[in-house]
Amino acid sequence: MTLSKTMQALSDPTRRKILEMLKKKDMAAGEIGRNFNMTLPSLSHHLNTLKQADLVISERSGQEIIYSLNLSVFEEVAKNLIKFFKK
Amino acid sequence: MTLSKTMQALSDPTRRKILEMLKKKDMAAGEIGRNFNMTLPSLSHHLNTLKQADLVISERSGQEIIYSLNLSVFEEVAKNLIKFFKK
DNA sequence: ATATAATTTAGATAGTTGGCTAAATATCTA
DNA sequence: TAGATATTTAGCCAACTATCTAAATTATAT
Repeated sequence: MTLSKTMQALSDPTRRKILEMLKKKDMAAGEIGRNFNMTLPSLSHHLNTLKQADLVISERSGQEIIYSLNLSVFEEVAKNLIKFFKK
Repeated sequence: MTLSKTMQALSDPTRRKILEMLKKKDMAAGEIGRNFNMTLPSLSHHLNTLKQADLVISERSGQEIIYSLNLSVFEEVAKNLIKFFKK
């Protein structure tokens, strides 16, 4: 987990919105996609970026692939950011 | 102040290092530049990005232009981030 | 085995970013 | 006013990003 990758991932509004959704509940890629005006391949690319940044994890369940927050990393990032912003 | 702009600004290691330096003390552009292996125009571009994101402010003092943290925004960003990361 | 559904991968393209050099601007000093 | 110093602006280029369409992959159902 590098802060650069995390920040880069967080710099896109679509990706932040995805994370906000996953805070509420785990979701399949298609279900996430329905909330955006964007093709599924584009959405999939964003999901991959979030995965590369370790912010989310994914698991296949039948035909679907369920995405969820990677809570431990999410918390670690929060701590780093708070430290960074502490004057 | 938009979170996107802020995150985007923070996604670059050079810019984060500049902010870390400015946490310690206000500095002129050239002085900041001496800490990086990069031309001054490139550095100036990063400073401008930070300024556009409202993370720093600049003020001329004679021949120099002194950069400093925009503390109020810095604090506001911290709050937003904490809120974002609160599950 | 075939068709359907969910998702990802591949390949193309337009736009953005981060670096450079050269030129311009602003200030100070002689 | 001329020269030196500090910084920014302009213009260029290579690398990266976000999007798309089309094709491939994986799993379920008939």
